[in-house]
Amino acid sequence: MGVTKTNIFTKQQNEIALFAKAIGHPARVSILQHIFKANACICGDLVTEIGLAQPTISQHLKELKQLGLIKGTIEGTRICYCIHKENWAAMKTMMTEFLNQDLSQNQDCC
Amino acid sequence: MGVTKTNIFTKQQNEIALFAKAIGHPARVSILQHIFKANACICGDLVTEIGLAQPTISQHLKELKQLGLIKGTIEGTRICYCIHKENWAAMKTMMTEFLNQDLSQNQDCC
DNA sequence: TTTACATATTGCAATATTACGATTAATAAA
DNA sequence: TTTATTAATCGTAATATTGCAATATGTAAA
Repeated sequence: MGVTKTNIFTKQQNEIALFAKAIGHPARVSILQHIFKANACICGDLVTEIGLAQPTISQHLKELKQLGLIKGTIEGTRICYCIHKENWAAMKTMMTEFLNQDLSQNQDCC
Repeated sequence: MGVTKTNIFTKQQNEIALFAKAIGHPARVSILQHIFKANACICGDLVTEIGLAQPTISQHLKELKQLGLIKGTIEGTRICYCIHKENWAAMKTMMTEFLNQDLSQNQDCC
């Protein structure tokens, strides 16, 4: 019915899924890459660089912020976004652990 | 309008997003973990173990298979699923590269 | 062949997501 | 204060996703 049954899964499974979902849209992948590349923080340049409308970018930024992957500070009329390093590192650890589940032990039965 | 504008993003950005989206649901996280853990391949045990209806599990398996992360072979009346090692490794490389974008160079401006 | 079992497919309801125009809010400059 | 600039929020339309009951399909056993 369109609603995920989070209660039947572990906290870890739900967290992995939430982080993955955040990266599960090319606009958010692009936003994160831009912020990483800029070294300094970006603001509404994203709208020009990516080519989506301002409300759309703003909405994607909000999602990333709510998940804690980025943070924003007001700088005059602009807002400066950057990676939330600690949270990014935590997410990376969690995802990497999931991606690195040992394959070598598994017999190829198919 | 509910439809992602894939054309304005790079192939790489779209692929990262597709892989992440596949992991972006706790049921699929759980399915993948079960298949990894089983060492041998599992089939409809997933329905019992996870607690979602059979058509729902079947649908999630289909998505994972279409993306190439798992493969299934017929074994009598059952179907045996296991990880598609090569594709999983390729996905892992792509995701890890994204997750490891260098943070150290970035000044914390926020 | 009939029966039983396992899985896929279909159809549908409920909800979530994506995108954007219009508007609002907040600050800076004139 | 007025105006310009920037970004958030609201409202809404289009589409996607999740979940399951009902059904179909395909194989094995009786």
